[in-house]
This record gives sequence, structure tokens and C-alpha cells, in this order.
Amino acid sequence: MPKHTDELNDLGRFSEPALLIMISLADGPKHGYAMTEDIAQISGQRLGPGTLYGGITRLEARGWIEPLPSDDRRRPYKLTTSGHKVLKHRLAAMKTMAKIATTRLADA
Amino acid sequence: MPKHTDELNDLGRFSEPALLIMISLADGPKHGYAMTEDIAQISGQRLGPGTLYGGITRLEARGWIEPLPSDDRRRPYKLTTSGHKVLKHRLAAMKTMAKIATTRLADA
DNA sequence: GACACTACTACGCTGCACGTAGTATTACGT
DNA sequence: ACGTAATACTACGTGCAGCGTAGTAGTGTC
Repeated sequence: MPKHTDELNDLGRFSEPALLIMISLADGPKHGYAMTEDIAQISGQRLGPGTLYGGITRLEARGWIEPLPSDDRRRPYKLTTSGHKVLKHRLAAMKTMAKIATTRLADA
Repeated sequence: MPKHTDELNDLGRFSEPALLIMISLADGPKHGYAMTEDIAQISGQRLGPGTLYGGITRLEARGWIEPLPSDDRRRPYKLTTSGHKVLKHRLAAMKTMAKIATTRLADA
């Protein structure tokens, strides 16, 4: 097992669905179903329950999101401070890569 | 098996390593080892051989990259027209998402 | 009271990501 | 000529993320 020497770069195998979930939570707490709808609107892709709740569980295990107290059957989640930081870092990396890639495509 | 109704959106399970390989090929043909070095420079992460050549094989199977004739033991690859198109499409989606996400983080 | 929508849980499969080990060639210093 | 490091891969095994399907149960509405 790799040591968590640098939490911001130790993403494990974490891909688009997990990223979409975090982005969805970036503008406020949401429960699972609401995330599905939100993600479908902003990205055009609809995550199945297996993908969604699987992703949520993994993100919670990493401490990047956490559940809020709930009275009914809904279970809302919010980004933790750590999750917020990771997402920000991740987005910056994405932008840098996208910029480099776009330049390369244009020049070629 | 899902039908290839829309090649640009049918990415399968395709994540960062595959994207990095395509970006690396965006500014000209490269062989495997050169990709590793290039990717390490632009992204800071070094792909192991399993990840790299596994990714290459899958990308070739999809017709997004293709091998060039080679005289020695090196096997250079280049982006196909199809691969070029997919990458461009993908980058546009990435930028849109990054923009939305950044706005959300800033507003929250 | 039928039907759609909401909000999940449970489960199983597949293949991608990743590591490790090994092979062979080339380049270099000494 | 000999060792060592860098180059450029192949081969192989493993685990878990991603994804689909099925099922459950409460809520709303007509």
C-alpha cells in the first residue's frame, strides 16, 4: 500500500465519475439522485446507480466528501475541506493539460 | 456490447493514462519510451510499462493511434485522423467542465 | 389504485490501471 | 574488454473502479 505522502497527488485510480461527483457537490450539498440529475445537465452523461453510489462510497472513504445528518431516506453529502482542496488542485492540473494539448493540436 | 452509434462519445472505460498518451502524440509521432518521458515532463507522472503499453494497445484497437513502419526495435505511433478528432472533442468537454467547476468553487 | 418518480441497496462482471520481473540492445566510461 | 546505465520493450498477474441490471420501498398525483 502506497503511503499518503502527498495527499493532493495521490489520487489512486480515480477517474471521471468521481470527479463529476465532486464537481456536483462544489456548489452545495446534494443527495445521490440530485447528483445524477445535476451531472446529466452539466456533462450530458447519466451515471447509473452502481457508478454513482460506488463513487460516493470511495470518495467518503478517502475523506473527500461526508454525509450530512438526514431525517428522511435521502442521504445528502457535502465536500470536506480536504475534498475542496483536492478538487481545486485537480482542476488546475486539468486546465494546464488542456492548454498544452490544445497548443499541440493547433501547431501540428 | 454497446453499439458505436456516436464514436465521439463512446469512450468506454477510458481514463487519464490513455488521454495522456494521445496528448503526447499530439505534437508528432513517438515511440513508447519517448511518451513516458514526455508525459512525465508535462504532467509530472511517470507511467509504468504495464500502464503505458496496455494503453497503447487499447488505443490502437480503437483506431485512435496507429504504428509507423520502423527499422529498429523502436515502435513509433501516431494519432489517426479519428484519434485527432476524439482528442479535440475530449479537450473541449474537459475545458467546459473545468470552467463550470471553477465557477462553482469560487461562488461557494 | 395504477403509474410514474424518487432514492437508494445489492450484486456480479469486465477490463483498465498498475506493479514487477525479465529480455535485449545501445552507449559510455575506464 | 568489461561493467554499468540508459533505452525500449514483452510478459504476466492482480485488484478494484466503472458500469449495468435487478430489486426495494417510499412519495406524489390523477
